[in-house]
Amino acid sequence: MRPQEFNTPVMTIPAAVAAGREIEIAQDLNLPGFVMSFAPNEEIFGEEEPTDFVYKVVSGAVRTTRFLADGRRQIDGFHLPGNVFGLERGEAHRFSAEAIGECEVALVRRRAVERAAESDVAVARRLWSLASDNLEQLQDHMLLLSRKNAAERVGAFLLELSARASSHTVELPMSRGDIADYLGLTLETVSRTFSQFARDGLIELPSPRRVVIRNASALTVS
Amino acid sequence: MRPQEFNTPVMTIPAAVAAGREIEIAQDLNLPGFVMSFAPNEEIFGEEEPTDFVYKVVSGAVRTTRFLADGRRQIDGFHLPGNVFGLERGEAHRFSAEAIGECEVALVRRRAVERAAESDVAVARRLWSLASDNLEQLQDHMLLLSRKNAAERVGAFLLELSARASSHTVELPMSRGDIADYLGLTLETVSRTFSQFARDGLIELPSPRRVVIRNASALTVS
DNA sequence: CGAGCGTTTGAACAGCGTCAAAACAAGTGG
DNA sequence: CCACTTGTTTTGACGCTGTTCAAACGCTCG
Repeated sequence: MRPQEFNTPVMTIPAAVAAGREIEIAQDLNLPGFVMSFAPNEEIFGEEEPTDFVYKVVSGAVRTTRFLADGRRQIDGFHLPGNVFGLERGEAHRFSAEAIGECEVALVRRRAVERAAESDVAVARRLWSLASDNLEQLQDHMLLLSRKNAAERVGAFLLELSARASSHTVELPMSRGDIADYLGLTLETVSRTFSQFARDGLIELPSPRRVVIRNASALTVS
Repeated sequence: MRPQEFNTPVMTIPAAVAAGREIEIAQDLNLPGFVMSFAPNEEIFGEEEPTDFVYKVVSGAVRTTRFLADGRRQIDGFHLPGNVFGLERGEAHRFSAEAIGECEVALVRRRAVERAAESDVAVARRLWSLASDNLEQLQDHMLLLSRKNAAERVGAFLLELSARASSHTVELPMSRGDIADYLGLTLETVSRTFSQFARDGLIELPSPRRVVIRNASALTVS
């Protein structure tokens, strides 16, 4: 969705929500922004598009993805309410972002963020902090992708979501295919691993999109 | 190698080289530091050790690594002369660093870097820049690890080294095992892929540690 | 109740890993 | 200069994990 297209009919922006307001991009960094709604699988921004905005999930869930030329897909990360995404230093996005289900996203102009960082050292350090946190997450994920087997990957994924939700019961907003592209597997392998975990009593699957973790330590590696 | 152990006999610090001097950590950021030499496979810093220093390769090559509990290893990155490594925001290193061959590394106190960033916005933004560049590299590497096959991984690796050396002839400081742990493969698969590339005329292998790239486009994916 | 999508399950296959041995390179001492 | 040692690389044979292809199942929502 390009900024120029904000007023196309497909956009559903409740007037009260879309009105300009302060968005907390980082701790102690509130900047003026606005909120937009997206339908399931709608693109929030595309690869190669200019990095005019920084985004923050208000409700729902977002995935950021990259593709190889032949269509192989990788999901870079899942973004839940409160998470910031799309903050890059280059002029063009290196990945695309899509709404997973119905969701609301807050937008802040990147220029506003950059200006704040230029005048305020504390802000600049917070941005470094943000990038570093992101970096550490990616490092953990790289270890998963390079050296863990299917069961370890799915286990780590469930524990990650459980930690982010601070709950043993996890609601999965994303499909098996999304999970597969996040973990570097196929959707069949993800599904089989879920089933196996359930048979082994490590989890319960009241429904395909709801998981209850019964034995967290058995899902852990390193 | 802990700072406390600087003067142990295993250290070989030529006096002239070890003397305090200015180190360029980032563009427009020179800070006082010193240079140390390391023997092949010697540890420069270990996981969990305090992040007291920031490092920059002067000569030779360095690998940064992470391990799973059972010993599975991942190489996070290879660092060549001019590259900065070990700059983390946390109090403890999240990975270890080892000299690949005989090498020299410049050290700068992390506190000095942090102080510079506190007083100078331009420095703080450079550090963000450094973290962002690092981030983009990792994102590319993640796509490689999650969705590319063995030939594509080895091809990308050779092209990466070729680009960093700005030459079609690449000198490999690291072993097949190191390459494997960087690419998420086994050393046998890496070796087989090298051999296959040579049979197909994509590369020449004058010696195991020297590669001449003959057909770069055939090694590329995406 | 039926259509459509997402999920699960099965069977066959293939790519990469594992295990093992041979080839090779570099250094050491006789 | 050669025999010997040690570590790295290459190659081979085989097996397993995860993929591919296909079909059945089960939600969810008209």
